[in-house]
Amino acid sequence: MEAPQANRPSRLDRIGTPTSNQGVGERQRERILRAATLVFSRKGYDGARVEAIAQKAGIPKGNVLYYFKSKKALYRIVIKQVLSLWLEALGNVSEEGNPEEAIRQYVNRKLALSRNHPEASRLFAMEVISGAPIISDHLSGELRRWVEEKGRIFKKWQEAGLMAKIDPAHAFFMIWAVTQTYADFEAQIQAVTGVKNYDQEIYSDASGEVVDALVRALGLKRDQRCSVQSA
Amino acid sequence: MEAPQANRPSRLDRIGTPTSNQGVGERQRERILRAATLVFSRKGYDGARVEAIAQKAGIPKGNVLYYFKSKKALYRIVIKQVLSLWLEALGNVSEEGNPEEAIRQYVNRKLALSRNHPEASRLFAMEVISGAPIISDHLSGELRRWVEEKGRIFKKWQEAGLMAKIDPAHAFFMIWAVTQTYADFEAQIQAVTGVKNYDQEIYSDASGEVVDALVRALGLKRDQRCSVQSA
DNA sequence: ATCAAAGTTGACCATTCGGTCAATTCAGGT
DNA sequence: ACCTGAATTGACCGAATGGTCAACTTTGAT
Repeated sequence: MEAPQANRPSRLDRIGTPTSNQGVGERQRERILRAATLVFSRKGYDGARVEAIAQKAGIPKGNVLYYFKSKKALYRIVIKQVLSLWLEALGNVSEEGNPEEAIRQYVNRKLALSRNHPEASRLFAMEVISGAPIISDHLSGELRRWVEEKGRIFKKWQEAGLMAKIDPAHAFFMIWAVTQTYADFEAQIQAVTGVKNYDQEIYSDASGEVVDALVRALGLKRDQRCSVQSA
Repeated sequence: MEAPQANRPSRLDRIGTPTSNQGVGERQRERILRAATLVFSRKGYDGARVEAIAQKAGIPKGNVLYYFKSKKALYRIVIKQVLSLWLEALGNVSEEGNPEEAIRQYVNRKLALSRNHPEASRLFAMEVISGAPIISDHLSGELRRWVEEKGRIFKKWQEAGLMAKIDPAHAFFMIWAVTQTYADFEAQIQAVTGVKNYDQEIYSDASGEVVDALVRALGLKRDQRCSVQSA
């Protein structure tokens, strides 16, 4: 609802102001946001303590509440930041050209997101599992439209016999599920595989075999070209 | 760790006791467990209020703490109950015979679990996302062994050319991810598809198209038989 | 040097929540 | 009728936590 940071002076507000303390606040604000994302993603909203966030940011609790007027406000900002990241990664699914390559790229982009921002992925997951109280509007708005739009591309591919006949929405659910699982269920995957350095080992496996598997799942075929690339 | 309900008199303890109030407690205990599963699955451990659980069970808060010595103890029991459900559903992946049919059955069983016990699925997911503090032993124990065992079956299928060459563990991660997504991310899927009666519409779609897609993903083939069954 | 606004900090307050407890009711056995 | 232990209930307590506040420091402009 409210603008991300409507209640605190931002650097822009301060331009031309007789005096100021520079952009110190901006850096602090970002420190706090990073810390908050981490804590929220592990403990959930209620489990996260402002004190814990402050500690992880290396500042006293009072200072956190100086930059964000309440825990709830902080949470809202964090979750919207995460949501943008998620929506951003939706990217293009390049309109035309090689369907297989397009999806391959898309899946790899989602995998990269899980790898580089696992906390964001987990926090997003928690929100949705809890019923998406904050972001449901975005899901039934932006995201829904995006899926409809890209769904039309899928339909075309399907009619051209380049893709298996799956409801496009479910195709996306499948892709999202698989790619996110490597971030969200890290604890499980770690426990089952017993790998030491999760980040490297798991994701290199995934971006190999799993991407191929998803391509098969969607029955994707190349359009004109024929270069052999996967085993 | 501790036995599920070691600290409260169970019906067994009371057998032969001079007096008793019958199995009233057992029913209450189950009411509470059901209510607790629901609340925990939506709010997480910290977000769940004992009061809320009590209310959903239709009894005063004090009574909940009479049956379970603490919120944490209640949570432990609930989560282990959920874990059994999850492990139970692992089932057999019928040792030999038709690989395709075996996986088809397995996937359908997992889908049914998501459909019939979405709260359980969500609670499990939350636990894992939080780092599986309580069930990690089971994951690296029972579950890991199960995956190793069933993985050997997959290897055989792969050597016989009946299954694509995917690390068996990742094959499972994929199946679990896809089947659980319909319970865990219900809010998202609901928002994107806009369906009214989620339960019926979504799962009938899923058990059709998505099962097929997973079969393709794993490159499963029938062994001897040849009956055409999927479009 | 002085000033003002921004930023920092720890003490403090009010509320909420898990958990305890004593009083009471309920049910079956004798 | 009486007794006994289980079950129920609401009042209550202490700890923890989100949030406020007033005192203090820092920083840049003049």
